Amino acid sequence: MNIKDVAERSGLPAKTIRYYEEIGLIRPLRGANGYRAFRESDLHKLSFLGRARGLGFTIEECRRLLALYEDRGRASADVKALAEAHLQDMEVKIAELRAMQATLRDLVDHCAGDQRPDCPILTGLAGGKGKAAGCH
Amino acid sequence: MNIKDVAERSGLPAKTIRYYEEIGLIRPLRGANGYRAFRESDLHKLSFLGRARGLGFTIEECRRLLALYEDRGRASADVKALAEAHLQDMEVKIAELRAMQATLRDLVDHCAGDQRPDCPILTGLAGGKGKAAGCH
DNA sequence: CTAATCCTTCCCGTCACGGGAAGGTCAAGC
DNA sequence: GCTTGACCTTCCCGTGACGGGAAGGATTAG
Repeated sequence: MNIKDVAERSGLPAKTIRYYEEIGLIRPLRGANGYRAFRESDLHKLSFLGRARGLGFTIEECRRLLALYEDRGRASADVKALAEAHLQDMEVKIAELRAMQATLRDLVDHCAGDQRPDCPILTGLAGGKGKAAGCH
Repeated sequence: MNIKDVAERSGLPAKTIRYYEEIGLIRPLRGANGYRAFRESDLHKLSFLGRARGLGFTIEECRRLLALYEDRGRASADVKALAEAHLQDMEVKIAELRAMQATLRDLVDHCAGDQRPDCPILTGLAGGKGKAAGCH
Protein backbone atom coordinates (compact mmCIF):
# COMPACT_ATOMS: atom_id res chain seq x y z
CA MET A 1 0.00 0.00 0.00
CA ASN A 2 1.20 3.48 -0.81
CA ILE A 3 0.61 6.43 1.44
CA LYS A 4 -2.51 7.64 -0.30
CA ASP A 5 -4.24 4.32 0.20
CA VAL A 6 -3.55 4.23 3.94
CA ALA A 7 -4.53 7.88 4.15
CA GLU A 8 -7.92 7.11 2.67
CA ARG A 9 -8.41 3.94 4.63
CA SER A 10 -7.27 5.38 7.96
CA GLY A 11 -8.84 8.77 7.46
CA LEU A 12 -5.56 10.50 8.30
CA PRO A 13 -3.89 13.02 5.96
CA ALA A 14 -0.69 11.83 4.27
CA LYS A 15 1.18 14.62 6.02
CA THR A 16 0.11 13.28 9.38
CA ILE A 17 1.18 9.78 8.47
CA ARG A 18 4.64 10.98 7.46
CA TYR A 19 4.82 12.91 10.70
CA TYR A 20 3.90 9.82 12.71
CA GLU A 21 6.69 7.94 11.04
CA GLU A 22 9.10 10.79 11.69
CA ILE A 23 8.40 10.70 15.43
CA GLY A 24 8.59 6.92 15.51
CA LEU A 25 4.95 5.95 16.00
CA ILE A 26 5.03 3.70 12.93
CA ARG A 27 7.82 2.15 10.88
CA PRO A 28 6.55 1.33 7.41
CA LEU A 29 8.82 -0.58 5.04
CA ARG A 30 10.38 1.04 1.98
CA GLY A 31 10.11 -0.11 -1.60
CA ALA A 32 13.01 -0.08 -4.05
CA ASN A 33 11.75 3.24 -5.40
CA GLY A 34 11.93 4.85 -1.96
CA TYR A 35 8.17 4.83 -1.50
CA ARG A 36 6.78 3.85 1.87
CA ALA A 37 5.26 0.37 1.75
CA PHE A 38 2.54 0.04 4.38
CA ARG A 39 1.45 -3.31 5.74
CA GLU A 40 -1.97 -4.05 7.13
CA SER A 41 -0.46 -3.77 10.60
CA ASP A 42 0.66 -0.22 9.82
CA LEU A 43 -2.82 0.68 8.70
CA HIS A 44 -4.17 -0.88 11.84
CA LYS A 45 -1.87 1.20 14.02
CA LEU A 46 -2.74 4.36 12.15
CA SER A 47 -6.44 3.74 12.68
CA PHE A 48 -5.73 3.15 16.34
CA LEU A 49 -3.82 6.42 16.51
CA GLY A 50 -6.56 8.26 14.68
CA ARG A 51 -9.15 7.11 17.20
CA ALA A 52 -6.92 7.87 20.17
CA ARG A 53 -6.20 11.35 18.83
CA GLY A 54 -9.91 11.77 18.19
CA LEU A 55 -10.49 11.17 21.88
CA GLY A 56 -8.06 13.96 22.67
CA PHE A 57 -5.05 11.95 23.78
CA THR A 58 -1.76 13.73 23.14
CA ILE A 59 0.81 12.19 20.87
CA GLU A 60 2.85 11.02 23.84
CA GLU A 61 -0.20 9.43 25.40
CA CYS A 62 -0.91 7.77 22.07
CA ARG A 63 2.63 6.43 22.06
CA ARG A 64 2.09 4.85 25.45
CA LEU A 65 -1.31 3.51 24.46
CA LEU A 66 0.17 1.95 21.37
CA ALA A 67 2.97 0.40 23.43
CA LEU A 68 0.40 -1.05 25.80
CA TYR A 69 -1.65 -2.25 22.87
CA GLU A 70 1.33 -4.13 21.50
CA ASP A 71 2.39 -5.50 24.85
CA ARG A 72 0.54 -8.75 25.31
CA GLY A 73 1.61 -8.86 28.93
CA ARG A 74 0.14 -5.47 29.84
CA ALA A 75 -2.14 -4.96 32.81
CA SER A 76 -5.45 -3.36 31.93
CA ALA A 77 -4.98 -1.26 35.06
CA ASP A 78 -2.19 0.63 33.28
CA VAL A 79 -4.43 1.44 30.34
CA LYS A 80 -7.25 2.46 32.62
CA ALA A 81 -4.99 4.74 34.64
CA LEU A 82 -3.86 6.50 31.47
CA ALA A 83 -7.42 6.93 30.30
CA GLU A 84 -8.64 8.17 33.65
CA ALA A 85 -5.85 10.72 33.83
CA HIS A 86 -6.96 11.97 30.45
CA LEU A 87 -10.58 12.12 31.58
CA GLN A 88 -9.40 14.21 34.47
CA ASP A 89 -7.49 16.55 32.15
CA MET A 90 -10.62 17.08 30.14
CA GLU A 91 -12.62 17.70 33.27
CA VAL A 92 -10.21 20.45 34.23
CA LYS A 93 -10.32 22.02 30.78
CA ILE A 94 -14.09 21.99 30.75
CA ALA A 95 -14.16 23.62 34.17
CA GLU A 96 -11.80 26.36 32.97
CA LEU A 97 -13.88 26.97 29.89
CA ARG A 98 -17.05 27.08 31.93
CA ALA A 99 -15.56 29.58 34.34
CA MET A 100 -14.50 31.84 31.47
CA GLN A 101 -17.89 31.41 29.87
CA ALA A 102 -19.74 32.33 33.04
CA THR A 103 -17.72 35.48 33.53
CA LEU A 104 -18.03 36.57 29.93
CA ARG A 105 -21.71 35.70 29.72
CA ASP A 106 -22.32 37.88 32.73
CA LEU A 107 -20.61 40.82 31.02
CA VAL A 108 -22.40 40.17 27.74
CA ASP A 109 -25.79 40.02 29.42
CA HIS A 110 -25.27 43.51 30.78
CA CYS A 111 -24.33 44.96 27.42
CA ALA A 112 -27.00 46.78 25.48
CA GLY A 113 -25.46 45.86 22.14
CA ASP A 114 -26.67 48.94 20.33
CA GLN A 115 -25.09 51.96 18.62
CA ARG A 116 -24.05 53.67 21.80
CA PRO A 117 -20.44 53.35 22.98
CA ASP A 118 -21.14 52.48 26.62
CA CYS A 119 -20.13 48.88 27.09
CA PRO A 120 -19.94 46.89 30.33
CA ILE A 121 -17.81 44.30 28.56
CA LEU A 122 -15.06 46.82 27.91
CA THR A 123 -15.30 48.44 31.32
CA GLY A 124 -15.20 44.98 32.84
CA LEU A 125 -12.05 44.11 30.91
CA ALA A 126 -10.58 47.46 31.85
CA GLY A 127 -10.85 46.49 35.48
CA GLY A 128 -13.96 48.48 36.19
CA LYS A 129 -16.42 47.50 38.87
CA GLY A 130 -17.48 44.03 37.65
CA LYS A 131 -15.65 40.81 38.36
CA ALA A 132 -13.88 40.26 35.09
CA ALA A 133 -10.57 38.55 35.77
CA GLY A 134 -10.08 35.04 34.55
CA CYS A 135 -7.42 33.95 36.98
CA HIS A 136 -6.98 30.18 37.06
CA MET B 1 8.20 52.47 34.92
CA ASN B 2 10.53 49.70 33.84
CA ILE B 3 9.34 46.36 32.59
CA LYS B 4 9.59 44.60 35.91
CA ASP B 5 7.26 47.09 37.55
CA VAL B 6 4.57 46.72 34.91
CA ALA B 7 5.05 42.97 35.00
CA GLU B 8 4.31 42.92 38.71
CA ARG B 9 1.48 45.42 38.50
CA SER B 10 -0.19 43.82 35.49
CA GLY B 11 0.49 40.24 36.50
CA LEU B 12 1.98 39.49 33.09
CA PRO B 13 5.50 38.04 32.65
CA ALA B 14 8.08 40.43 31.20
CA LYS B 15 8.48 38.06 28.23
CA THR B 16 4.82 38.42 27.43
CA ILE B 17 4.99 42.19 27.63
CA ARG B 18 7.91 42.28 25.19
CA TYR B 19 5.98 39.98 22.92
CA TYR B 20 2.94 42.24 23.04
CA GLU B 21 5.09 45.15 22.00
CA GLU B 22 6.64 43.11 19.21
CA ILE B 23 3.24 42.33 17.71
CA GLY B 24 2.10 45.89 18.12
CA LEU B 25 -0.41 45.61 20.96
CA ILE B 26 1.40 48.26 22.97
CA ARG B 27 3.96 50.93 22.11
CA PRO B 28 5.89 51.91 25.22
CA LEU B 29 8.34 54.80 25.01
CA ARG B 30 12.09 54.30 25.19
CA GLY B 31 14.51 55.94 27.59
CA ALA B 32 17.95 57.22 26.58
CA ASN B 33 19.42 53.94 27.84
CA GLY B 34 17.23 51.90 25.52
CA TYR B 35 15.01 50.70 28.33
CA ARG B 36 11.27 50.60 27.73
CA ALA B 37 9.53 53.41 29.59
CA PHE B 38 5.95 52.44 30.37
CA ARG B 39 3.25 55.00 31.02
CA GLU B 40 0.19 54.40 33.15
CA SER B 41 -1.77 54.00 29.92
CA ASP B 42 0.52 51.14 28.88
CA LEU B 43 -0.02 49.44 32.20
CA HIS B 44 -3.73 49.94 31.78
CA LYS B 45 -3.70 48.32 28.36
CA LEU B 46 -1.63 45.43 29.62
CA SER B 47 -4.09 44.78 32.42
CA PHE B 48 -6.89 44.91 29.88
CA LEU B 49 -5.06 42.40 27.71
CA GLY B 50 -4.38 40.15 30.66
CA ARG B 51 -8.06 40.01 31.53
CA ALA B 52 -9.12 39.45 27.93
CA ARG B 53 -6.59 36.65 27.56
CA GLY B 54 -7.80 35.23 30.85
CA LEU B 55 -11.25 34.99 29.33
CA GLY B 56 -9.82 32.98 26.47
CA PHE B 57 -9.83 35.60 23.73
CA THR B 58 -7.13 35.02 21.13
CA ILE B 59 -4.47 37.65 20.57
CA GLU B 60 -6.22 38.88 17.44
CA GLU B 61 -9.51 39.17 19.29
CA CYS B 62 -7.69 41.07 22.01
CA ARG B 63 -6.32 43.40 19.36
CA ARG B 64 -9.84 44.15 18.14
CA LEU B 65 -11.15 44.51 21.67
CA LEU B 66 -8.38 46.95 22.45
CA ALA B 67 -9.13 48.91 19.28
CA LEU B 68 -12.80 49.08 20.26
CA TYR B 69 -11.83 50.07 23.76
CA GLU B 70 -9.79 52.98 22.43
CA ASP B 71 -12.42 54.00 19.91
CA ARG B 72 -14.71 56.42 21.67
CA GLY B 73 -17.15 56.24 18.78
CA ARG B 74 -17.56 52.47 18.92
CA ALA B 75 -20.94 50.77 19.02
CA SER B 76 -21.37 48.42 21.95
CA ALA B 77 -23.03 46.07 19.46
CA ASP B 78 -19.61 45.43 17.89
CA VAL B 79 -18.10 44.51 21.22
CA LYS B 80 -21.03 42.31 22.08
CA ALA B 81 -20.83 40.51 18.74
CA LEU B 82 -17.16 39.75 19.32
CA ALA B 83 -17.85 38.47 22.80
CA GLU B 84 -20.79 36.36 21.71
CA ALA B 85 -18.75 34.79 18.93
CA HIS B 86 -16.18 33.85 21.53
CA LEU B 87 -18.86 32.43 23.80
CA GLN B 88 -19.98 30.33 20.88
CA ASP B 89 -16.43 29.11 20.25
CA MET B 90 -16.20 28.00 23.85
CA GLU B 91 -19.54 26.30 23.61
CA VAL B 92 -18.29 24.29 20.68
CA LYS B 93 -15.08 23.36 22.45
CA ILE B 94 -16.96 22.25 25.53
CA ALA B 95 -19.28 20.14 23.41
CA GLU B 96 -16.29 18.49 21.71
CA LEU B 97 -14.66 17.77 25.05
CA ARG B 98 -17.86 16.37 26.43
CA ALA B 99 -18.34 14.08 23.44
CA MET B 100 -14.80 12.76 23.83
CA GLN B 101 -15.32 12.39 27.56
CA ALA B 102 -18.55 10.44 27.11
CA THR B 103 -16.97 8.02 24.66
CA LEU B 104 -13.87 7.49 26.76
CA ARG B 105 -15.81 7.22 30.00
CA ASP B 106 -17.87 4.47 28.43
CA LEU B 107 -14.74 2.54 27.51
CA VAL B 108 -13.17 3.12 30.90
CA ASP B 109 -16.27 1.93 32.73
CA HIS B 110 -16.05 -1.41 30.95
CA CYS B 111 -12.40 -1.91 31.81
CA ALA B 112 -11.61 -4.15 34.78
CA GLY B 113 -8.42 -2.26 35.56
CA ASP B 114 -6.61 -5.22 37.03
CA GLN B 115 -3.51 -7.26 36.21
CA ARG B 116 -5.07 -9.07 33.26
CA PRO B 117 -4.30 -7.86 29.73
CA ASP B 118 -7.88 -7.84 28.41
CA CYS B 119 -8.86 -4.24 27.94
CA PRO B 120 -11.99 -2.84 26.31
CA ILE B 121 -10.29 0.55 26.02
CA LEU B 122 -7.62 -0.85 23.73
CA THR B 123 -10.00 -3.00 21.73
CA GLY B 124 -12.27 0.02 21.39
CA LEU B 125 -9.38 2.13 20.07
CA ALA B 126 -8.38 -0.70 17.79
CA GLY B 127 -11.75 -0.45 16.10
CA GLY B 128 -13.29 -3.40 17.89
CA LYS B 129 -16.98 -3.66 18.53
CA GLY B 130 -17.58 -0.55 20.67
CA LYS B 131 -18.25 2.92 19.36
CA ALA B 132 -14.89 4.52 19.84
CA ALA B 133 -14.28 7.05 17.07
CA GLY B 134 -14.11 10.69 17.95
CA CYS B 135 -15.16 12.15 14.62
CA HIS B 136 -16.17 15.79 14.86
C1' DC C 1 6.17 10.86 -25.67
C1' DT C 2 3.59 13.43 -22.82
C1' DA C 3 0.67 14.61 -19.20
C1' DA C 4 -1.18 13.69 -14.96
C1' DT C 5 -0.76 11.83 -10.75
C1' DC C 6 1.63 10.00 -7.59
C1' DC C 7 5.80 9.88 -4.37
C1' DT C 8 10.01 11.86 -1.85
C1' DT C 9 12.54 15.32 1.21
C1' DC C 10 13.08 19.90 3.01
C1' DC C 11 11.89 24.10 5.00
C1' DC C 12 8.84 27.57 6.80
C1' DG C 13 4.46 28.93 9.35
C1' DT C 14 1.09 28.24 12.90
C1' DC C 15 -0.11 30.25 18.37
C1' DA C 16 1.43 32.55 22.36
C1' DC C 17 4.76 32.67 24.44
C1' DG C 18 9.23 30.39 27.66
C1' DG C 19 14.20 29.49 28.27
C1' DG C 20 18.49 30.95 28.02
C1' DA C 21 22.74 33.15 26.02
C1' DA C 22 25.50 37.32 25.28
C1' DG C 23 26.11 41.71 26.51
C1' DG C 24 24.86 46.70 28.19
C1' DT C 25 23.15 49.65 32.43
C1' DC C 26 22.19 51.09 36.93
C1' DA C 27 22.18 51.58 42.10
C1' DA C 28 24.32 50.28 46.42
C1' DG C 29 28.04 49.36 49.27
C1' DC C 30 33.10 49.36 50.26
C1' DG D 1 36.73 54.19 41.91
C1' DC D 2 35.41 49.47 41.79
C1' DT D 3 32.85 45.56 42.35
C1' DT D 4 28.67 43.11 42.88
C1' DG D 5 24.23 42.06 41.79
C1' DA D 6 19.99 43.13 39.86
C1' DC D 7 18.22 44.92 36.21
C1' DC D 8 17.69 45.75 31.09
C1' DT D 9 18.40 44.72 25.92
C1' DT D 10 18.26 41.71 21.61
C1' DC D 11 18.54 37.28 19.46
C1' DC D 12 17.64 32.61 18.63
C1' DC D 13 15.66 28.09 19.57
C1' DG D 14 11.82 25.13 21.38
C1' DT D 15 6.99 23.93 22.23
C1' DG D 16 2.46 20.48 19.76
C1' DA D 17 0.81 18.52 15.97
C1' DC D 18 0.76 19.14 12.12
C1' DG D 19 -0.31 22.19 7.09
C1' DG D 20 1.39 24.48 2.89
C1' DG D 21 4.16 24.48 -0.69
C1' DA D 22 8.58 24.04 -3.36
C1' DA D 23 11.80 21.10 -5.94
C1' DG D 24 12.50 17.02 -8.00
C1' DG D 25 11.98 11.73 -8.95
C1' DA D 26 8.57 7.61 -10.12
C1' DT D 27 4.69 5.61 -12.09
C1' DT D 28 0.74 5.11 -14.93
C1' DA D 29 -2.65 6.15 -18.75
C1' DG D 30 -3.32 7.37 -23.15
